[in-house]
Amino acid sequence: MRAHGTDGGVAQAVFRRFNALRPLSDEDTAALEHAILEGLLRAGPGEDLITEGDRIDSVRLVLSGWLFRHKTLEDGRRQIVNFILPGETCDSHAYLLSTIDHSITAATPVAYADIKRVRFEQLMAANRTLAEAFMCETLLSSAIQREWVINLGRRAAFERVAHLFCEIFERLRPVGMVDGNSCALPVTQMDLADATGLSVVHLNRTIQELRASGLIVLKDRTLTISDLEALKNAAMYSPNYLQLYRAK
Amino acid sequence: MRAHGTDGGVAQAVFRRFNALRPLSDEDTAALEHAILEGLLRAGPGEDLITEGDRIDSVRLVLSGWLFRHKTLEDGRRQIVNFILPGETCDSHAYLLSTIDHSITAATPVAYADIKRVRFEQLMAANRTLAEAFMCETLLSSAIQREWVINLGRRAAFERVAHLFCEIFERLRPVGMVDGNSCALPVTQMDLADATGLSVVHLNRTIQELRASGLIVLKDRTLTISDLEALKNAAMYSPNYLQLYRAK
DNA sequence: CGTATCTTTGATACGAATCAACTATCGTGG
DNA sequence: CCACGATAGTTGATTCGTATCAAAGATACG
Repeated sequence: MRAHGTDGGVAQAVFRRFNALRPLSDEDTAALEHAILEGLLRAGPGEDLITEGDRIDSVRLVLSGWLFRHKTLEDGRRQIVNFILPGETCDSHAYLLSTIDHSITAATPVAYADIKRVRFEQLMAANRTLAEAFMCETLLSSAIQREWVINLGRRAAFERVAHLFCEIFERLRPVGMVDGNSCALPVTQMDLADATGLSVVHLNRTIQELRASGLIVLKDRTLTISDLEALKNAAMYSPNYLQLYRAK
Repeated sequence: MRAHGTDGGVAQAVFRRFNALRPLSDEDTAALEHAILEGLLRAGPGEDLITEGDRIDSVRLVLSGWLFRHKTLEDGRRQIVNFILPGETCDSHAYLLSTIDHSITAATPVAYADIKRVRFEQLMAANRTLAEAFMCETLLSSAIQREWVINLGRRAAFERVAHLFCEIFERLRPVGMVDGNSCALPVTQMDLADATGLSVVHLNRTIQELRASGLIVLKDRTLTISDLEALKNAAMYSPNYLQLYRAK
C-alpha cells in the first residue's frame, strides 16, 4: 500500500525530516512507510495524546498539525516545555520508562501514526539507519530542551520570543512547512506565554514590540519574518543546536 | 581485573545507578566494569570534557566528582543547563550527532571512564540490558531537562532554588552520596545562580531566606536539608520525573 | 601574609506580573 | 442571518520581584 506518488503522501513531513537526520534508502523508506500506514490516527485540538503519569507502549510520528508538551504545577501554573511539529516524533524509546512526566496535547487537528512498541523494536532491529534516525530524534529533542533552558534562564522577554520564533521557523523549514518568509503559528498568545515563561499580558506587549521593530508580522495565525537575520541577531540565535546530524 | 570486593570499586556509583535503571546480572556488571576499567581518566576543576562545537566519539561515565553542562550567549551570559553527578553518563549515543551544542566542565576533581564509540556499540549490541539502561540514562536526562524548563519558566526564586536542592539530593541518594540528611554541594553560588537563572546577589539572598525558614543549612559546601518534605512542599517538587525506570 | 575568589550587605532601577477593563474575533444556535 | 456567549487579543495603572551597581567581609590559596 504505497502512498500517492513521489510526494511521500500523508507522511511527507516525516520522510523529509528523517532524510535530514539520516539519508534513507528506498528500503528504509518503504519499511517506515509500512509501519506508519498501519497505525494512522487523528486527534482534535485540546485532546491529550499522553497524560502525565501514563505508561506508554508506542511511539508516535506526527504527520500533520502541532502539539505541545507541557507540565503543570499543583497551583495551575503551566509551562509548555516544547512544541512538536509535523514530521517530529513523540517520545521514541520512552516506553522504556515507567511513567511519563509530562502531557502531550494537540494544539490543532493532528494526524499521526501510532507504532506499537513491539513493531517499533522490530523496525529498529531490522533497520540500522532507521534506528539511528530515531535515536537522533531523541537527541535532537534534548538539544532543543537545553536551548529552552538558556532561553528561559538568560534571555530577556524580547530576545526570548524572538528566539522562539526563529526556532519554530527553522524547525518548520526542513519539513516544507514554510512559505517564503512566512509560516503558520497556530497557537494562542496564551500558549506562547506558557512556552516563554511570560504572562499573557507581557507576551502580548513583547509581540507588539517585535512588530514595532519591523522584525515580524503576526496576523491570522501566520508568522512572517521580515528579516530573519535581524531577528536572529536580536535573539542571539545560533542554529547549531538544530543541525546536529552527522554527515556520513 | 576485578575491582575490590563487593563494593563495586571505583565504579560503585555507576553500578548503583545502573541497577536503579535496570537490574544488572553478574554478566552485565562484568561487561560494564571491563569497559570502564579500560578507559579510566581524570579531570581537574574548570577543565572542559567537551566544548561546544566539538565532535565526540566516546561515551563517558562519571565515577566521582561533579560536572556541569552549560551554554553561553555571545555577550557572556551563562546558563548551566544541568549538573552531571557521580554515576551518571555524559551523552551516551551523542556521537551520532555532528557537533555538540553545549560544553561540559568539571566543577570538582573528576574521575571518569571514557568508552570509545566502537567499544560502546559492541557493548550495546552484545548486552541488551545495558543497552536499555544507557537508553534510560538518555531519557532521564531529558526528563530532568524538561523539569528545569518549568523550574526556570514558572517557579519563583525561592521555589526554584528549593527545587534544585531537592533534585540534587534525590539524584545523589541512589548512588550513595548522601549522609543522613546531608550531601556535598561542591559548587559556588555563582554556579547555582547560573543554574537557576538568577543573579548571584539574588541567589545569595534566596539561600538566606531558605536558611531563615529553617529548611536548609548550607555551610562549607555541605547542604543539610532539615526537613525534606517541607522543602519539597515549598518547591512544589514532585519526584516522578526522576523515578522513571519500569519495574520488570 | 597578601591576593584572588567567594559571600554578604545596602541602595536603587527596571522588567515583568498582576489587576481590571475593554475590544475584537469566532463559533453556535435560535 | 443575526444575537449571543465564549475565547482571544489589547490597553492602562500599579505592584513586586529580581537585576544592577557598589562595596565590605570572609575564606581559600600560594
